[in-house]
Amino acid sequence: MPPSGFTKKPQLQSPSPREPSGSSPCAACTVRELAVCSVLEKGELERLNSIMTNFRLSKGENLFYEGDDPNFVFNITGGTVQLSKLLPDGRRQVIGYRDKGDFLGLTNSQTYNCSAEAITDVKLCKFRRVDLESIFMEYPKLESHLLSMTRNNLADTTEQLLLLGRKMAIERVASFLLTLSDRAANRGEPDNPVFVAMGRHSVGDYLGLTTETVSRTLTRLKRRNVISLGNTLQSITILDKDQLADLAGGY
Amino acid sequence: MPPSGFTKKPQLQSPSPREPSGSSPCAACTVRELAVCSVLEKGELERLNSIMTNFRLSKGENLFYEGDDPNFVFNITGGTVQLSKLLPDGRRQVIGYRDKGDFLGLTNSQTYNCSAEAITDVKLCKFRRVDLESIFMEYPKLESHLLSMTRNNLADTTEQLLLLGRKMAIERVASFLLTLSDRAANRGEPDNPVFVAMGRHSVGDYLGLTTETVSRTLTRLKRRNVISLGNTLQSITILDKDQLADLAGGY
DNA sequence: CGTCTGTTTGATAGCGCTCAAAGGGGGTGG
DNA sequence: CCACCCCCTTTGAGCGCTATCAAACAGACG
Repeated sequence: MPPSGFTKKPQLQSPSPREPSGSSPCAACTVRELAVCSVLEKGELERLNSIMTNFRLSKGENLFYEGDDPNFVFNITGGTVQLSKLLPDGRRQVIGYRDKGDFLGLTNSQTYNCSAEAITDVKLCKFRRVDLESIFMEYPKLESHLLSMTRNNLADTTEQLLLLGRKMAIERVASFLLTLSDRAANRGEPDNPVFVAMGRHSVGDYLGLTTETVSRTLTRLKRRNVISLGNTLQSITILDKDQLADLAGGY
Repeated sequence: MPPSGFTKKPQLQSPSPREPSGSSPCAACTVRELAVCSVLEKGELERLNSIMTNFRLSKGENLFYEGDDPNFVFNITGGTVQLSKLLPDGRRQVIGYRDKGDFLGLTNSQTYNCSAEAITDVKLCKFRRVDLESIFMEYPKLESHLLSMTRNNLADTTEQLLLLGRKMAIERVASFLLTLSDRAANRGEPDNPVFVAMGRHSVGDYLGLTTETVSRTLTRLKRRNVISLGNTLQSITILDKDQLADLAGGY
């Protein structure tokens, strides 16, 4: 059963309310199983901890912009970050979304190749890029795990190419809803109703559509009784998952 | 100067006609500087050599199909491979192209997530996946370099998202020609006229367009004197690179 | 020289965009 | 607590870009 256009990550086995045993943030981390640091052991975490700082971002704030010097890299410990690119005339393409456990900001080029914006309140670990790279030298298994995560990102992005290049509007929206639902389940959150953190405009920029087309398409799905729209606009209930999957393109 | 939608790889410094000094294929390899094995030293190459086999593919043959068991991974030493995905009804999206020096076939999932077809005659090194993974354990720098290459692939794919999601047909074709040109230069081959190995249909499936639209768009570019079409159909001369770059989206 | 395949050109239609306006929800100030 | 405002979303009308359908054209090969 191929999932709906996103690659499963290691799943949170339980709510796992890890007690803050030590004073170090890492010791109290609740998302480590999801993150790149899952491969490190106690002492090694201390080392990681020593080069890390924690901070928060409010909904709507930007973490970095396309073109900035890529001096810092990040680990999300809570919330959702939206990555996007711009054309000179302002047309925007949303590249993807990153959730807790995801890693962010490492690039081969001289600048970040996309912008990152918090679409919910977000909690992050922050590293100087050079510091993290030296840690990589010490613990190759970190880089090995990061490679695995990057391959997942690539697989997801590749699936999005198929969506943008070849799917109709209704197929795009159907795929999107299924992906959101699966991602929530993977984080151990309810997968139905689907929580749509981003606005219609962002959804459009993610799916290569306009706000209006997204809205119209959701209405069409509602009239077909495939979904129902909650009263918050951020809540969409999947009524007929099979039909939604058919529409999404055969999965 | 941001390149036209593809990430530069380490460049071939010279034609580098490496003499076949030993009997091992790796010792005679002419593309090692481009490839993941560039980080290995002499003795280590022997180790790599011991788990590798060389073979060739003719133009049009498939290396593997989406859904196959991903038991083998590959290194391209010559020619070009096209990666693509299919929807159940046959709509196709070309994911990208891989050239000599590129690495191919490693995935986290239980199957290859795209199909790979030789669009020229292709020379390859082939590894059993499990063998290569054990080599990775021995030489972490291999995995480190592979991560870097994967990040480049991700950056390129991300750029393609912008193209498919937000660019007009003429912008897509312009971007495509510039990318092809840059890629050829990177391989140490002539960048103008551009050699278009793939047919119009494949170009369409790469750019999210139909064959007809690709053809019409090339004609429009020709009438604007931005390009001229050679007599082989595979040869396109860039007459006005600046205008082409403008059309490609502001670069 | 004929056939086959891939490309170009042409005519038409449709999906999604653009422009425009109405609707709705949340926050703020009275 | 209500009224107003602002922003986001939804709905509507019309158009344009690209797809579709169809035919002419061209190059490769026998």
